[in-house]
Amino acid sequence: MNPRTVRKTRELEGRRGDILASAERLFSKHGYFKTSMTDIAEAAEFAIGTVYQFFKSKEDIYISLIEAKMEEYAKLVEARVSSARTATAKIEAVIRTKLEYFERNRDFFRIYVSEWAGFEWTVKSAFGERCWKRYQEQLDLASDLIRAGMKAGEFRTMEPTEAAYALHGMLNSTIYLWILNAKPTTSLAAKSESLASFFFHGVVPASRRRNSS
Amino acid sequence: MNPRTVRKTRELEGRRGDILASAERLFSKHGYFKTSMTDIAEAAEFAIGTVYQFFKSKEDIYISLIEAKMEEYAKLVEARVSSARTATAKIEAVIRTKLEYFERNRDFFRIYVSEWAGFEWTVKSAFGERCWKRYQEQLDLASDLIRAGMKAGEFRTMEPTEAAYALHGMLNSTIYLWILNAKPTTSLAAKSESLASFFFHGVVPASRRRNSS
DNA sequence: CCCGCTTGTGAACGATGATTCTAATTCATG
DNA sequence: CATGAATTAGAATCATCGTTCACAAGCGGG
Repeated sequence: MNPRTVRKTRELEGRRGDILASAERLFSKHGYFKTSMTDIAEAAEFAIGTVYQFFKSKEDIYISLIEAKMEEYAKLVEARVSSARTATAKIEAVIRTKLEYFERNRDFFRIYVSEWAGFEWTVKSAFGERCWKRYQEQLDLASDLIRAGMKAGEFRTMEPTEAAYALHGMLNSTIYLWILNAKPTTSLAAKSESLASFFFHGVVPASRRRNSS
Repeated sequence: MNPRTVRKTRELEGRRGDILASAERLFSKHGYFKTSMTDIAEAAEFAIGTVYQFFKSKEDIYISLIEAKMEEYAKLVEARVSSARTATAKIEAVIRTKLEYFERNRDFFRIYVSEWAGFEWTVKSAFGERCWKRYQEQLDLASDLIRAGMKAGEFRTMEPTEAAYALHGMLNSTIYLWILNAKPTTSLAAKSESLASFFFHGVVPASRRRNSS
């Protein structure tokens, strides 16, 4: 009876995962409000009632989805960052990891970024509490790294929070551009170096450095 | 009769403007889908029917709103940019203008950025055609400036499109941060110089420049 | 003071879509 | 097989909201 139960559980988890996967695709394509429970149920090849067996509401699906992905992403970043030594290397790890992760999770990026922009409906309701915090953690991580880099003399003096926002904004835009153009030929992660170099040195060539404000 | 008609027309324009203003506030606070026509009508102190006298649909309000603001913004940027000489100065103008404009139009920023994030949904349909184009124009303007700067030797060689996206992403993030923190004490436009300098020179101090990739 | 035209009103309509509920089905167990 | 518990199904429910429409009020000219 125990092994049976185990298999049952695994199957249920699987169904739950299927629903989440379908929802991810749909939310990504049409957005939260234009995706109906019927759509999700159909995509997952279940009846509506069944979907409600696994999630108590549409919002619950949405939140579970983001929660899971954010968790996964945060874990990944943390691992990569902690295995780098200098502040510079850690920032490079943040950049590379973000690009790699969203290269593999385009659908999620659309949800992620529209959540970011989504003052929309987000920052309120149960969602904001946990998930907004998680997003904030990413920003804080970057701020801390930049602050550390400043202390170590690797970076010049500046407002770490602002630099962190600028960094993530820049990455988001780049990912966005890449997804829009949707050329499967070029890899997104391949842009890591050029972005890191932009973040570290800007657009002005070294030879000109003294001339500008 | 003519002066009468004129006054009448002005009054109508005024009412139209009132509705747009109310809608802007509401869309900004709750998002497109969570704002109902009833809400808009109430906020503007009209009956629903009256609102439909001025706009043929909810979407029409939304589009008119964005269209008008984008137009205004584009005009402003164009004027400022064309009165600057060097590529560097033109980019500085883009930065300063964007910060100033959104400092004065916070509500619109929320709509603007959630439109940006809404890849194709939010409202889609007629919107995309005109307004997405307008957004794209801003990106193209920046790309062109960067390309010109490269040719003039002011900037180092890089992909202009990517740099343009990075620039705007960085600005969006910064504006976002400023709006969130909502401290009316500090001016957003005041960050222009520091952002420009970040865009031009990055975070690494000049003395260290040779050490990094 | 009245007629007719423009503008304002909000109840009523119709569509959509989240959620619920009960009947059908599956499936382990005796 | 028979039984009953667990699971699936999808029609029915209920609420919301965009839009329309028949009517009322305001107003200018006769």
